[in-house]
Amino acid sequence: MSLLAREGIDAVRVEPLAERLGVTKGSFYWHFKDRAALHAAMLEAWRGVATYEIIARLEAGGPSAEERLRRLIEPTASRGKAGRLETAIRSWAHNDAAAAKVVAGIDEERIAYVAQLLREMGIDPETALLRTKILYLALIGSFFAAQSDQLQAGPELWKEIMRLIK
Amino acid sequence: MSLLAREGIDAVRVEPLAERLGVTKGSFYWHFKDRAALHAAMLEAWRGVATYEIIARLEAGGPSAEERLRRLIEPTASRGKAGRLETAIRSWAHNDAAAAKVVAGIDEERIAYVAQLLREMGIDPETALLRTKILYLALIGSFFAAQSDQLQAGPELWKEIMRLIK
DNA sequence: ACCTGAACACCGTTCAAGT
DNA sequence: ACCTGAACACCGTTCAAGT
Repeated sequence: MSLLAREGIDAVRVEPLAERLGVTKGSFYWHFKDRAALHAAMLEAWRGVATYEIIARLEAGGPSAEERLRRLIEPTASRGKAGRLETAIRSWAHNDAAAAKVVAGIDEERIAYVAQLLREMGIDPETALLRTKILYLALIGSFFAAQSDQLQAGPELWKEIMRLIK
Repeated sequence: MSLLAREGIDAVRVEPLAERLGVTKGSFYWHFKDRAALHAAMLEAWRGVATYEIIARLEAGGPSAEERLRRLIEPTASRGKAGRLETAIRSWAHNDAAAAKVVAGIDEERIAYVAQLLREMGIDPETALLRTKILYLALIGSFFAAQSDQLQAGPELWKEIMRLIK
């Protein structure tokens, strides 16, 4: 998984992996049918933690809906270990239907959760869903936008989003 | 370039390319130093059209700033040929510093252009820049978000963004 | 100026054989 | 139950040789 996060799915190869573990590459095929099967297993592993992880981060923000929201958009989101992994998987999803499906599931769960927060803040359901999508799209965008000074998604940016949304 | 758009940079390989062109793979090395040099040339080709292309699309929207803005966020943006190519390059940029640099340059030019549109709409410069970034991040996000019904960035979504921004 | 053909290295995959 | 070793295919790269 750390290899995926650092260098993308195409770097997750059988021979380098085997070498790193001090075994021959032949032994890999005892554990997995082939390289694709390893990739599929990694996808499942990520599915298992991705939703849980982001919701846990929000709930650590305390009981108020607004405070939780602020956690979602902490600018560390795209930089940390989890952020690197998530962008790697989204890049992967762009060329792989199985990965795309898992990402779609995660997106739906997260959006449902965040939309509920907005409803708790007194926004009507329809607008809450639209604004959740805006927020979420900007968040994903910040994962993929250039890490330049120009587009740096700094605190003022997220403050402005919050101001517009609530 | 169409191979890059359809299957990502890792599918842009010497041997399949040579076969497709009906020559031996050895001849490739007359035209390019190596595979990396081909990739670099592709990046330059994209740099040459990316800004021009998006600004041309906007200007086709007529003289009013607001009407131009609407063009930017036409939902076809992420689906068309250019959209596929752009997402492929952003995925690539995630694992490649050279690609990341070109993407950063493109982002800066586009943001400067769109921020100017917002200023023309009477928004003060600082807020215009912030809101341009929000709009732009959401746009990039829509390129990478799951193509599920749930997160479909439909017309109402962009209408809501316009409502919030102007 | 451009291409071929052969060689070598790297890695995915298979499989018979080992412990 | 897990691993090795050898074999083969695919592709990147080099280079001497051809036209």
